[in-house]
Amino acid sequence: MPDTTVVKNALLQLDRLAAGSWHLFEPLLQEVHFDTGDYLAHSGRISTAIYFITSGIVRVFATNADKEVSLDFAFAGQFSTAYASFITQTPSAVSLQAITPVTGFAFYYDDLQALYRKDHQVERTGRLLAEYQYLRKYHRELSFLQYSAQERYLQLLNEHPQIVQQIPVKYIASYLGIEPESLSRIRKNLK
Amino acid sequence: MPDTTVVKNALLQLDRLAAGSWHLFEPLLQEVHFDTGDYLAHSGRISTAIYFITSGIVRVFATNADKEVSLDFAFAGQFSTAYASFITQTPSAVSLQAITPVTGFAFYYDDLQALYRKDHQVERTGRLLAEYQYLRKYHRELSFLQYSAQERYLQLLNEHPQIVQQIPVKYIASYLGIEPESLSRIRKNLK
DNA sequence: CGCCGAGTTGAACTGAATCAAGAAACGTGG
DNA sequence: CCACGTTTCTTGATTCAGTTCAACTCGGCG
Repeated sequence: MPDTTVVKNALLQLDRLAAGSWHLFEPLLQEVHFDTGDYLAHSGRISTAIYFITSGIVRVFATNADKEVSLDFAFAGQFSTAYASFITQTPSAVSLQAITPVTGFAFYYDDLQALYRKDHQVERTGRLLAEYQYLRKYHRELSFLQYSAQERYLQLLNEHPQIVQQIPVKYIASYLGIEPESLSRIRKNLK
Repeated sequence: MPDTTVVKNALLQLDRLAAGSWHLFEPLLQEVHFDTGDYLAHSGRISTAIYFITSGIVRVFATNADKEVSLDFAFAGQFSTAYASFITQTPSAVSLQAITPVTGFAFYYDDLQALYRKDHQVERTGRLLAEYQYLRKYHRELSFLQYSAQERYLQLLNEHPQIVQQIPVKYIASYLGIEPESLSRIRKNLK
């Protein structure tokens, strides 16, 4: 039996009252494993799972013509999903890919919806998760509107050092909305 | 007694099941009015209300050093709030300002939280509202990462024509992440 | 050992910012 | 309803941050 404690702790961090409904939630978790390069979600398809990562790194990205942009990264202890597709049940604009071997737990749309209906506390946890996802995007919006590329990089270094330390430069660059060459020059400038 | 039907319809659009809990929700609504230039929320202060706009236009913006950037606009029939501050109950990075005379309804943090606890269906509506707010920010993120200033303007023209038609150029420019001069040239180019 | 993708560096170019000035629109008071 | 001052929008000239294209280095892996 896999150890789901880490998932429980993550939910409690969203809402300490989540403990009361954990017994409903836990049986729905499916242990998953992905090799480097595997896709957890595909653009153009409807995403039916939210993943909780227990080891490895996942990248969320969108492809447009010949360009690819990174929107997010998930590490051990975090949730990762094509959230827009998951909540709307429409085809996703983004893909999720394991950039290292990844282990985690999946829970699925239909299960979660049933639980939302059944249990007020789970619904509450779902609301808090949605609010949390909102906050992440809101901070990014402020960052793009207010700061230069170099300032955004410094902010990233400060607030998400694990991204800078563990993710290839080309992905960090597109996450910041710039080209790898520009990020290389920014880093050189700061030394 | 003010006509709150428009608020009810907006909630039903989020979730048609919301009708069942409308009787809990309605008594909490407070009719509000703001003159042009009035603030509905101040940066640095904790935001305690969500507004539903019944007439007029609200602008959401952040000030940084001497620059001011617009994050959002709300028209009649829409909700408007310093959402990040509202859900975290921490000081807001953004302000809300009426850019025309505004009428609407307010409902307050404590009332809403009490209702979340009391009623599963309201909790559900709160989740759907949070998911909707997420989707708005996500689309904006994709827009910034994938498109040039001109493309973002064309997208705005296409998806939110009322913004282009009714909002001063200087605010639209900062919403797109560019200077008014640049937007002026983009528009000239397109003629 | 040689290949290959990732990262860096250089040079030329470009989209957007900045600074400055003029034109148009707007509100206010006479 | 017009005249005035103020703000907003536009246009032009210049500068600058970031892109593009190309060449070179480095480290991992067959």
